[in-house]
Amino acid sequence: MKDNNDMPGHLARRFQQIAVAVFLAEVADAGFDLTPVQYAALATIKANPGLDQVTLAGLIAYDRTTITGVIDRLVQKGLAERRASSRDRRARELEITDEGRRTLRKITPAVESAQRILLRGLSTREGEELMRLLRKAIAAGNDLSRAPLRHVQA
Amino acid sequence: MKDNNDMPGHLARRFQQIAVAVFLAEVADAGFDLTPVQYAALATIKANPGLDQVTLAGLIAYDRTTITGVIDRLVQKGLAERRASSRDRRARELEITDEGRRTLRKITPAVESAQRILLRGLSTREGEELMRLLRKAIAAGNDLSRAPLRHVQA
DNA sequence: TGATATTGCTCAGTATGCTGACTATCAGTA
DNA sequence: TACTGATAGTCAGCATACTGAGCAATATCA
Repeated sequence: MKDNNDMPGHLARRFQQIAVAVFLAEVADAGFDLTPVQYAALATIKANPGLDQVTLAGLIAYDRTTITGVIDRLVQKGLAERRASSRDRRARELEITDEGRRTLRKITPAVESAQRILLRGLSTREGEELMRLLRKAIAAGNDLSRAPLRHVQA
Repeated sequence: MKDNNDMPGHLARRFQQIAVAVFLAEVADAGFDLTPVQYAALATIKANPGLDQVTLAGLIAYDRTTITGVIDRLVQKGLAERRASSRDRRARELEITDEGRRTLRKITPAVESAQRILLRGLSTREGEELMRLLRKAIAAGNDLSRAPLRHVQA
């Protein structure tokens, strides 16, 4: 019987569990109420104004059925807007609001702090090596999940 | 603006996302319907017969409020039993059933296969290094989540 | 012993994340 | 143009995870 600590799947779950807890704690300390998922979506909308939901999902590897609820909550908090697209009536164009921009700017230190805390047990070199190995393993397994990362082409 | 790929938190989320997808696919291929969480709980019950829910939660770092539902489903599938403890009437003693033992035995190859697939982009040495770094980062952050890992003392 | 604190478990509520199904729309082609 | 297939988004349903509250039972200590 293998120990849990020898199972990469178990380690993945634990690491992610701690990452979310650290993120929420740091952001709450800064006086905000935003989840890691909401943050990533908002930051990606800011960097790609007017993008549609499927493109957003591809950029951050979310399932398209999950995005719906995430955007709902960003809109409800007044951080983003969802508009019907003029070119494609199926699609919704997403925009960040001024309030969303302000929020992003203000919580950036907390987000960066969370990333540091997550790696606090490792040296700088080890932290970089961990990220390199994670990126490599993720790239090899990208297509194994229903929500793979998709780059925008052209 | 940092790229997502430079954020350990994002990498943690992606890695876990792929880990769950691979696990479910391998187990389904083997003809079973068991989640990673249910598997870990069942294996831990088998290794520690008669343990209570809080102890189980501590051994696999689940939140105690999450365990309730997980055990519900294991019991409903006939893989585990929940009995009132005689020593402490608040506690429930957990036992694996024969059916649970059979299931565990039969899906072990699928579970091991899933772990290999998860690391298939890495060399053996890299896979071991990734697990070492994850264990180290997790150990340093263990107490930052509501559901830390707890070892049984004595 | 009696008051207090702690512990084991459950529940309601919220937020991911997925499967599968469905509608509306668009694109390509016969 | 009519048909076919693909695409964007939503929804219902299920399974983690968590917060916070509450109940029952146990432990502790004045």
